[in-house]
Amino acid sequence: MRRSKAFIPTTKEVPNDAVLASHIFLSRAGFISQVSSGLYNFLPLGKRVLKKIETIVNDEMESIGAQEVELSFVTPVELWQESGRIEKFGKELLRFKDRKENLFVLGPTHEEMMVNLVCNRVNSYKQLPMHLYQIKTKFRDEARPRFGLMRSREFVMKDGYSFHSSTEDLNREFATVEAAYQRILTRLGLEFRIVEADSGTIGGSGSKELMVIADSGEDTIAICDHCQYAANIEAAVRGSKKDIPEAPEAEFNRFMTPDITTIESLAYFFKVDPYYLVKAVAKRAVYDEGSDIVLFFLRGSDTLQDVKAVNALHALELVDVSEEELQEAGLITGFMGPLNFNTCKMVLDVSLKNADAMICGANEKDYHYVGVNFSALINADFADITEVCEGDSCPHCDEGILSLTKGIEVGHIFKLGTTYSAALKAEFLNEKGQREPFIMGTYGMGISRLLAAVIEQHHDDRGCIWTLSTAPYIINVMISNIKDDQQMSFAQTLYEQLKQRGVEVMLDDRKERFGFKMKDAELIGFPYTVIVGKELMNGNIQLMDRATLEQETLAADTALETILQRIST
RNA sequence: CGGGGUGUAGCUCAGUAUGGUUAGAGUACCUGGUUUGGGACCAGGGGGUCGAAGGUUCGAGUCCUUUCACCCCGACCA
Repeated sequence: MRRSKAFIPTTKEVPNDAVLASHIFLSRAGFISQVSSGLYNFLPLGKRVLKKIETIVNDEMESIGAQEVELSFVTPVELWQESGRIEKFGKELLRFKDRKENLFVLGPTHEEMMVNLVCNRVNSYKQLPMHLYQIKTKFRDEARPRFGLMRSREFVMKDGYSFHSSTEDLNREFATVEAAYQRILTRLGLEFRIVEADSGTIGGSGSKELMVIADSGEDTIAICDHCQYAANIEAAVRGSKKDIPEAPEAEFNRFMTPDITTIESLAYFFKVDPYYLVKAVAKRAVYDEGSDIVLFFLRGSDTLQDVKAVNALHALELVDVSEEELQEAGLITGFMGPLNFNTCKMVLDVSLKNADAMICGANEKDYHYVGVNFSALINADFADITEVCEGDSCPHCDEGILSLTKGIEVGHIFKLGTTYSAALKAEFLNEKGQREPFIMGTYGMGISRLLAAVIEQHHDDRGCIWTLSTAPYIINVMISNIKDDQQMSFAQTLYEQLKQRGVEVMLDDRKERFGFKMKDAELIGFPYTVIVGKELMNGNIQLMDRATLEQETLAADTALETILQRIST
């Protein structure tokens, strides 16, 4: 491509609403442009990178025997009613009517559509397993789109669905897909971790997320420094606690604690470690029908993990409760405790099971109990509801220490089981001739988000740094001065030769000055820029490596071979 | 959905407290010239319903009302 003819509107100005490096540079370098909140155009460069990523994904999917399909973007609302997800997705589903007043939904993911496609077309266990996938635009009317391509409303996703006759076979496929996903991210040149994830209310026996490590990531993940354990903070658990602080000694007693309502002041008052205090967190749990105030009790040294808490209750969500609501419910804020408590539902963290020497609220203003032993509460609801912290021990090896880091969720794979096949009555005949719902897996990967993730990991203050596998063009041949006939003809020849060898090459033949074109090349981030300039008089050209910004002098007459060799490694 | 902010040239923004020539700058774009190894310079030029609607006024980018869009924090996010 000749740069003088290319539609690559680069700009020196930062778009006023861009925060993330990927958003800033992809906009400035002319890869994408924003249309509306969460809606983006892909310009020629952006489209080329998308295709590169898609090609790698297709390649790896084919290698594991998955078959590509393309399902309709517009989906009938009935399917969503049948699966029950019309309520679950709520306003995220963009609905509209056609001229006949029929309701449709823009597909946010395609479980229902895929099950519907396979249902009654795959009838026998002999046809299983089957794995179908597509790479397709999705639409979710996000409450708050942000960060450019990271969280947009319209986005490109690869979504795959596998159908099995046994759980063992699902497990096998799940592991196969996990390995393929690892190869994809490795080929894209990304540093990532596979983490255990919250399966959420979608159910299923397990799910894993693929996290690209980046400070700008929206997810927090816990990583063991000793073994392979890694988990989303929403699902992370911790091993046995080391260095337990010394327990305070006290007989069971009711103790006056005037106006002492916070963990800090209580710890100071009693001179005990917060580990031996009981913290109460009140939330309103929202269910399909109605909602309840629920009290969560945990150690004063811990914090409540919302997602774990939701799962413990099988609730839809938790919302904050105001001080007034608590008082109306008869709760004595600042002095709530699990002993002799039946004002509302309560859940205790597992670390409180049989805990001894504890201090907790007495459910009476200005009083706490000290020296409490929780063995009497053995029949209460216990669940793991605490959030792991930096420094907690690893639940797997119990030797390593967990550290927290940020990640970008670029993939999520699920063992779905029969959730959707049962709801949509998608069944096959097993070996005994009996009807059974398909056992399913579902595997998502955010293609447009990956594009942004590559830049989050590969950029500097000058712009993008594309890897060879993702670059829109590998080589940029820059002519320093187009009025110099020698430079012009040499560069054009080199450009044609590279093209003939199948190299994706850009020829910067614009009537601009040296500095302007260099800055532009650095912003776009071609892996290599060939500088055809002054040095040509001495029979030399230069090759700039975008990653290191180092310029290497090459002999002009052997430059073609040197360059070809350089990009083949 | 709750809280906050911003809408003026393709882009980045002045101008709005206190209403008053023909609404500005930089950048980008077009023409001509100079320049050609790190976003150059000179001269000329095109480009605007000041987000939209209504109102106050002799007069509104500026004041009032309504509304829309976008951004940020939070809630939410298979």
